Amino acid sequence: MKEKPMAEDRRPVKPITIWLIEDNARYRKTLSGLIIQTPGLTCPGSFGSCEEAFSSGKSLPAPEVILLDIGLPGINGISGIETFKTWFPDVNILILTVYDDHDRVFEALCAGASGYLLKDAPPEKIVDAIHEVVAGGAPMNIRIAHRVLEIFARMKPRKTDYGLTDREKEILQLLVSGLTKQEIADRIFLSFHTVNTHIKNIYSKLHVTTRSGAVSKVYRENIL
Amino acid sequence: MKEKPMAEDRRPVKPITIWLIEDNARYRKTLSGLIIQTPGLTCPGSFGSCEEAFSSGKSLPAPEVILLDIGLPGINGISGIETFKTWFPDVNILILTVYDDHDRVFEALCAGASGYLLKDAPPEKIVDAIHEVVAGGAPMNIRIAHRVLEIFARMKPRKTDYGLTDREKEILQLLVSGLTKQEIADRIFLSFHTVNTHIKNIYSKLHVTTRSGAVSKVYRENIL
DNA sequence: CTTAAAATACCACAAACGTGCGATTTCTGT
DNA sequence: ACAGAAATCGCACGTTTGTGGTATTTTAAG
Repeated sequence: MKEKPMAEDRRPVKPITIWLIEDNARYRKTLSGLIIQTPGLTCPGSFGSCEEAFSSGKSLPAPEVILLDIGLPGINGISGIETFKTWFPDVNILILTVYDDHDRVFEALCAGASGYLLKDAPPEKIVDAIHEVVAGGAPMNIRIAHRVLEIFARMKPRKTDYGLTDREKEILQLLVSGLTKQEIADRIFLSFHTVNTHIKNIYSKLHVTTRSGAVSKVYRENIL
Repeated sequence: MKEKPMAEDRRPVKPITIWLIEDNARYRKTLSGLIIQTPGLTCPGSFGSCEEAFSSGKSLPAPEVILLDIGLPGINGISGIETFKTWFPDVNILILTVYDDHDRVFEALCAGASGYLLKDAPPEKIVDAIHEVVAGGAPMNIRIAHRVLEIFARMKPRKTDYGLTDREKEILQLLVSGLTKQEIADRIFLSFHTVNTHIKNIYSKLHVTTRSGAVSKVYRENIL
């Protein structure tokens, strides 16, 4: 990790390019005003919807940060994130939300948003969040963070040890990838019979009797 | 989500039970001193290692929060989390770390920790973090949060639509669970031949030629 | 009403699979 | 040096799979 200059260090380096997507024209004006008045931030793109951004944004330079409202639009908000991420893989998307819409924000984070901020946050908070996300951070509510972590931890299920040997793991790997016994044998230069034996042992260790059972177990229980 | 009383509301309700696991006796004393001096917090358990906690902790009441050092021990730190989580499924584990050990903290979070705090944090920060985690929060560094989010988002891969019909999805589901064609047929009251046909079509839509290939694709690409 | 898509069903056959049994040859640790 | 685990190879046999067909009935959409 590299040390970044402190926030107080506001030399005229190249400013952070920000796009703003917010359906409420009033609030959009307020925000863009805040951004362009802040040294080190520019806002070349200000749109009322994702579609607008998609069509008008083609000619604009790639943004580093997108402030995106997911309040009303429904389809536009969440799915817009994915589209933006496709266009600009490195863009940092900050979600704008009025209230503490846990579910929506959660979906947004899953879709690739880097963080979020409440619309009624004071100006300096907003500017801070922008700098934070550019610096690699993830501004978000602690409760949402907790929920993310929960699901995150749940996805690392108990790694039961079935006592598979290295060779068995290797062969199981190939099995999982869809190869036949013969193909596996050819791949690792073994006799068909040897592979057969190994798979036999794998099945008994995994307590399965079919390929599909084995493959399922591998994925479900994070074996290998 | 239930509303909790504000932090300012310090009535003599039942205090938060905290366990402390830290190999440095000096720092352990400091911390436990801080905790017992703080109204609303108690520290009935203070141990120098996870093993110690495992053996001595049996007779103690279940903790709500565990402050756990993952600095030196190696095996004890991370794997201890899982053990504690098994013992006390609802316990909140806060990681203690000296420096910004990203990788270790990250592992800890994966293992089920709820957050972490730096050892050199001021006392009020520590107390705050404890209250925060009990209230359902997840005190953690913004950069770690970001990393968690990244991996989190990566786990939701593009859901390609292979144009499977409902029936096909149903059968694929059973296929994935390890049933044979005949078993599937029996399960949903179809002829073996019909199931055969469906699977044939599934394979062609999924561009696979084996069960394992199909099952792998289902898990890898989040089909179904 | 007509047409296409989906679901149902059947057959045959080669290929692949699962499993019983036995066997020899490295490794690895005490 | 020796025991036990792991890895290697072999065979036989019944079961299941994958694939090439064909064909009827429902269902959904125009």
